[in-house]
Amino acid sequence: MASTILKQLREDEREARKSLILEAVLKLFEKKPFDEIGMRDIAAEAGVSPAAIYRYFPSQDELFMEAFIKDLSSIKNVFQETFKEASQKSLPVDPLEEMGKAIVHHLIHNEATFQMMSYLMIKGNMPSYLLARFQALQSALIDKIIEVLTFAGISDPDRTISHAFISSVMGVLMTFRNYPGKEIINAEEHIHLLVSLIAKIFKKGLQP
Amino acid sequence: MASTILKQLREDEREARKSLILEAVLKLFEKKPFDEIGMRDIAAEAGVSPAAIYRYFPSQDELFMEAFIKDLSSIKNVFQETFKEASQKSLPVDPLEEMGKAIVHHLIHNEATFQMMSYLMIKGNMPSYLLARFQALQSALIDKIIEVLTFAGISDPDRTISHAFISSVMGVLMTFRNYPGKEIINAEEHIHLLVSLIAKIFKKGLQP
DNA sequence: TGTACATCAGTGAACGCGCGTTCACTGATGTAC
DNA sequence: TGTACATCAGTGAACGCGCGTTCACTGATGTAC
Repeated sequence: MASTILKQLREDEREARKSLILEAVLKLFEKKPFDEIGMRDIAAEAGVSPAAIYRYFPSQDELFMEAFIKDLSSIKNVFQETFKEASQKSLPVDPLEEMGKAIVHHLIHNEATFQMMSYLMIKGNMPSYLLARFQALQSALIDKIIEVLTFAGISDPDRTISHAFISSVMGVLMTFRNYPGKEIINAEEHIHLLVSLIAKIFKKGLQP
Repeated sequence: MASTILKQLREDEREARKSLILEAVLKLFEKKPFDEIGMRDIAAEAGVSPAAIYRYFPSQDELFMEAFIKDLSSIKNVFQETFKEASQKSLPVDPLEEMGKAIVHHLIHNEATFQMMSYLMIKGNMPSYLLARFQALQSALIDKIIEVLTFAGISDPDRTISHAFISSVMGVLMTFRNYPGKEIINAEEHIHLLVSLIAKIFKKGLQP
């Protein structure tokens, strides 16, 4: 009996330490592209030695993937809120545009998450254990987006319109996030402008 | 007199050899992502030793950039043709959609060009000598696209609409080129479907 | 026309560096008797 | 309660590998006299 409790406690402790490392990674994710983050950086940020990390994660890839998933999952919550807010206030805002802006905002302010997302989308041959996890995440996101679209009055039985909208938003982000010669603040402004333009075009262009 | 001619000939020969290496890179670009192409691969493909490459290009980065520019410039010609064709046949095709499809087609069938384009767009801090060249290329492309848009009857004094359209197309490409679980042939079909949908939405959504 | 020297393309092997990962070890905490 | 042993977190240093790049050298072609 008592031993199981102790075991549980130790398990919790282990999870807590694991989180500590993940938090360190997420902190670095905010300011650096993921491919410039080394195990030594993470170790320093978390206050442990590089070797210690390997007690909790089998490889850098797995660690990054876990951090990425944790980070990106938080976007889903933002959707949820947007969705509920709009439904309660009986549409004072345009859910399509709000959703686009929510995605954009998050990915503009998290350097590595943005880069990793892009990287995973672009990269062809990926180890399948990573691919599977990314795919699951992507599907979940798309489902959420479809929810919002349906709610916004856009019926889309075969998901084509949803795909078009999502990828347009992603495209704006990827094309102009680091558009040369623009400061990041201007880029953000420009991107928001484009996203709301696209939202408007979609709304109008999809009317019967 | 004669010596200048000889000098010229030698210069030509040098250029020819340089092209040989560039061609080798482009050949590899078709089948592999650029970050999996090493100097040894290029050397093997071109039939020279790795060290020989450095007689013509100062670094791998410069070599890749030059190959990339050469490759991507060929898209511009496709635009030109699309543009002229449409103008001669007095609009049997939709130039907006055709242009989108031309971009998509080229980038689907050139693995490394696609990846490098995406990479350059996404990557933040890039050596400025590379950035400058990419920027020039990007501007030139955007100008061409604006030409087509203007021709298609979309007036766009501040380039916003052009930006929105281009990035939407790029977004579809980036999002679904390697969409997990889809074979590349299906992906291509799906992408073309999305691009023409977007072209339609834009056309309709932009009518006054 | 022949000889000595300069120039340049090209080579195979080696250098060097970054960086993920592993190794041998320490010290603390838990367990058995 | 004390002692011998097991377990596990954590460490600093070293390993090892890939890969861009450089080095010392060879052989061919051009130039001067």
